[in-house]
This record gives sequence, C-alpha cells and structure tokens, in this order.
Amino acid sequence: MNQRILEGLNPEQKMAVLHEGGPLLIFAGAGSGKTRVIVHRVANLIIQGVRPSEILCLTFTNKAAAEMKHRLNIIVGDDGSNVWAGTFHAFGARFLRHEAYLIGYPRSFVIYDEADQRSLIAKCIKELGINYERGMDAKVAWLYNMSRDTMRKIDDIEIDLFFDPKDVIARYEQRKKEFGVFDFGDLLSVPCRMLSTMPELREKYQAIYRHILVDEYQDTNTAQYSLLVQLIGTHRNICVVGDDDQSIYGWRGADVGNILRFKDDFAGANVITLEQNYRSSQGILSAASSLITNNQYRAPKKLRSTKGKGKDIGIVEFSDDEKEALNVAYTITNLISSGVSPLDIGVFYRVNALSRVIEEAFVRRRIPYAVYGGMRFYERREIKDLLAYLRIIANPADEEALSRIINTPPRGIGAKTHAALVAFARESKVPTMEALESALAQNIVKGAGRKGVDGFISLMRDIRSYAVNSDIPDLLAFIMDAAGLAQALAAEIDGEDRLTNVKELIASAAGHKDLTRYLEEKALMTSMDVESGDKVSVMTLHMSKGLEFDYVFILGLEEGILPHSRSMDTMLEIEEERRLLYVGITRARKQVMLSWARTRTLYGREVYQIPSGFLSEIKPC
DNA sequence: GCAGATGTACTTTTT
DNA sequence: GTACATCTGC
Repeated sequence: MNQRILEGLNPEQKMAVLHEGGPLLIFAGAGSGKTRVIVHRVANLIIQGVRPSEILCLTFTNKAAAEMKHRLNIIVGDDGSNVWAGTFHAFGARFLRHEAYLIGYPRSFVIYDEADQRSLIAKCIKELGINYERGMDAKVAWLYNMSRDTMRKIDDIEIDLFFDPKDVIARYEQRKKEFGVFDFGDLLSVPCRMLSTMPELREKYQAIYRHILVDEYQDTNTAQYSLLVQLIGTHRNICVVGDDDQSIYGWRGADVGNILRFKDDFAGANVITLEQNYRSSQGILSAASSLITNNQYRAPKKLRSTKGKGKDIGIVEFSDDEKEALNVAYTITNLISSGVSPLDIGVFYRVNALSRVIEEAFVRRRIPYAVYGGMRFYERREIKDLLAYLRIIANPADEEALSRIINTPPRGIGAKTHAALVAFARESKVPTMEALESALAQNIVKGAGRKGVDGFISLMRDIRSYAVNSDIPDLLAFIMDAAGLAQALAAEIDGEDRLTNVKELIASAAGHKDLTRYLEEKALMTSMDVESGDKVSVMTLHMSKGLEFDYVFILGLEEGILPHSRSMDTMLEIEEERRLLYVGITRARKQVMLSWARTRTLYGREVYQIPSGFLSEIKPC
C-alpha cells in the first residue's frame, strides 16, 4: 500500500506527501500535480493511522471538492468517504447547522445569495428614509462583505456614499436574524466569530479535526485565514497548497499575503516548492515565466517542463475585432479538420463583453462551442421564484422569499398591499406569512387585494400539505402547477427556455427528500458543470483557472482590456492583471495564440486600441 | 396593479 | 448593444 502511495511521484511531491505533522506550505506551480499531492497526502495520513473523520479538506469550488473525494475513493476506498472535503462555505453551513442555535438561530435557517442580500439591503435603506438610488444596495453590500471578508472596520474601507452605511448595516443584520437567514459572508464570518469567542466550542472542533488541508490557499481571505487559525489550535497540523502566481481574486477580498506570509504566520513551517510542470511545453512555460517575473510581489520559483520545447507562443495583431474573431475561428476550423477535438481547445478573454464577436464568428464557421459563465443557473428568475416557494415552506420567517412570490405570478397583491401586510405583521410581531389570515380577519386588506391574499393563503396551505408526503421533485412539479407558474411561463416570450430550465431543476432534484438540506445544496451551488459535448470552451480568464487545453486562444490583449482600465491604478492591481494572463497561458498544453486588434467595438462604440504592455514582456524562448 | 417606455451604466464572480 | 431598474399612463 505504502508503495502505491508514492508511485510515480517526483522527490518534492514525495516529500509533500510524507511530511509528518506541523504546518506545511506547498507552493504548487501551474500543472505541477497539486491535486495529486493533496489526495496522496490524505491517503498517506489514513494509512499512518489517522482516522478519516479527523481530516478536513477545504476547497473553493464544489468541483474541486468532488474531484478530491473521487480520487481519494479510488486510492483508499470507503475510508475516503469519511474524510470531510468541501468548500469553505459548505463547511461554514454545516458548522452553523449544528451550532447556530447557540446564537439564537433556528436549525432550519436558509442561505441568502447576493441577489437576496442586495434586495434586503435596498429595503433597509428605504426604511431608514435615505433617498434610495439604484446601485446603492450593491455598494453597501460590497462594503459590508468586504469588511467581513477582510476583517476590517466599515470606516476603514474607502467608498463614496453620502450617508452613513453603518445604520443600514445594523438594520440589515437585525433583519437577517429576525428572518432566520445567513448570507454567504456569514457562512465564514459567523463560525469564525463563534469559535473565537466560545472556548468550549473551539476545543470541540479542534478535537474533531486533527489534520486540515487547504487547496488554492492563495485565494483565502482574512476571515478564512482566521477560521483556520481557530481550527488548528495546538496540533497545528495544517497543510496548505497554492500558487501566489495564480492569485486572481484579490478584488473579492482574497489576500495573496496569506500564502506569502505563511512561514511567518506559522512558526516552524516547512515549505516545499513543486516546480516540475507536467502540462505545458517548455516554449509555453518560458513565455509564461518571462511574463510573471515582472511581478514584484511573489515568491521566486521557476517551472520546468517535462516536455519538449514545442511551438513558440504566437502574438498576432489584427486591424479590428471582427477580423481577430474570424481568424481565431479559421485557425480552430483547421485544427478540428486536422483531427483535434474541440474539447481540447479553449478561448479566453478578460471581459464577457468580448464573447459576442467570437460567438458570431463561431456561428458563421459552424464551430461547436459552449460559453461558460454568464447567467448562473440558480440565479435565473424562474428557478429563484420556484425555490422561493420551497424556502417559505422551510422557513416562513424568510420575508425576502415571501416578497418574491406573494405576487408571482401576478395575483393582485401589489406593492401597496404587500407593504400593508408587512406593517401589520411587524406590529403583531409574527412573520408576514403567518399574519395573513388575521390580516384578512381584521380587514387590513381591502378591495382587489383580498381575493389575491385569500387565494395565496389557500395555495400555501395546499403546498404545505402536499409537502408532507412527497419528495422534492413531486413537490416542485406540484408548485409549478398549483401556483400557476407553469401557465405564466408558458405565456411569456422566452417561456419555453424557462420551462426547460425548470424541468432540468426538477429532474436534478431526484432523490431529495429533506427540504432544508436540498435548499442548502442549491444555495451553495453554481453551474460550472453541466455543459458537455464535443465543443470548444469559451470563457473569461477567471473561469479558466484550474482547467487545461491543448490549444489556447486569448483575445483582446489591449490596454484597457487586459490590463483592465479599472485595474490600472495600483501596482497590486496591475500585478493581478498580469497573473490573469499568466493563468490563461499556463492552461495550454501545446500551443498558445495571443491576439489584439487596433480597433474594437465596445459597448456599441468603435474605439482605437493599443497593444497590452504585457505583450512586450513576453519573450519567446 | 400592470405593461410598455425610457433612461443609464457597463470587470472579473470559486460561494 | 443590452440589461435592468425606474417611470408613466391606462
């Protein structure tokens, strides 16, 4: 068994797998077999006698967690299933499911996504009599999230607002508690705060998890760092894996400093650097390396290829964006006809606005493609509406969910009626959902609204009684029908697509019975997956991280686009932009083409472009 | 209360 | 060029 664990690993990888206890930092450059090292390390711990349930693996995406579990199961079999592997947020949700009662939250709390959060913040702003302007909710949300992610005071974060956001935030926090909801940020910051203020709780968790592994450590923010510090306690068995050169989420509060400071933060830490790259040709690595060495704020390292020199990286200039897109399409057509699978081709850009030209070119050349990102599945209106019905069943105090569905589809309960109901409920100190009947009895609602409210009450009663003896897919189908959602969608212009999405949701709910668990899973999910088939992958540079392709095309290498005009103010921002390009280039196994256009149509306006300064930093080997 | 008209702003988005 | 949010008239 021990033999198999180390089979095919290079000396550094072996060291990383075998390193005993205490803090360990593994600098894992692009394509250096990072996941393999983590999985083998966990397997080795188990073989050495560590109980699987004592191991905690934290990742940033569900996909990475699933991959880890899958590969672990292959090596150690069933034992692997007892290792807890998941995202930071999923861990926080699980923690709160068990412990949030300590701070007065129900076990059945629901999780708000960014849209729910913004919507509730907007209401708080209006309630406080502040003159609401659009975009304000997003600003306050950004400020609030940033302050928790980076553990800084509100006043220490720069933002242009003409009112004091602290009142709004205080009210927002109060509402969350009343409603029994947590937002994404809470899933990190609340466990963090609980662990730091409750010693018995901290000791309990330190005793449960004796070994903690963290993937993509360069993307951790201060709250996540602090959570880790609480969790590892005195055993200090923490192993983090990451690559400072691939830190591209600084704008969301991630702090590259965490990985660069690891040695100072955890005294006696061992550091292993994986520089052997198993993915790209030497030509690609040399180009990527010549680019990234222009960054000041990084740990020195140099990737070595296991492969030959390969073709040089290509830099191509075009007169306009349409020619650029058509040429990429033409090149891809040739690749495909020479036998390359579309699956092995990736096309990246800095901003989603560039996807249009390339899509048009692909349609003209009849190239099969899939655009990743954009509107996420669970953010679609029809999906959110349907799930809001479930949310209100699971947690009647969720006023945000009620706002969403009380008049969806339209049943005559407009803003006025809804506001009257909320006011009445607030006076009676019960959730609006539970105050509906007495509101009718006391003639709070007059005229047309009465019938609507009456219908809504009996609808919810029907749904609730149906929910008792049915699984989630049946329940969802029942709601679609009983609430008239299906009918309303069918009458819409793009209703067909929306109905298809709902069908997809219902199909994917198969096997689910527990409402709260189902909702939690949906709240923590994105749609990175689903898309399949033999297609060229088209996406932003951010989304390309963690993927690899034989052939990579990166478009729009122009000043203002990459680096982006809104990220050119500080050295730190520029360096992150440079890393973005580095990430894109290192996705490629065989060949990279970088291109720029002298003119480009952006937001319906034709603009002159100059080539990105990054291009002149790239030295062909 | 609702549907269509008008205005405005426009990175990236693991959860 | 478009999406989304707010405004306006029925």
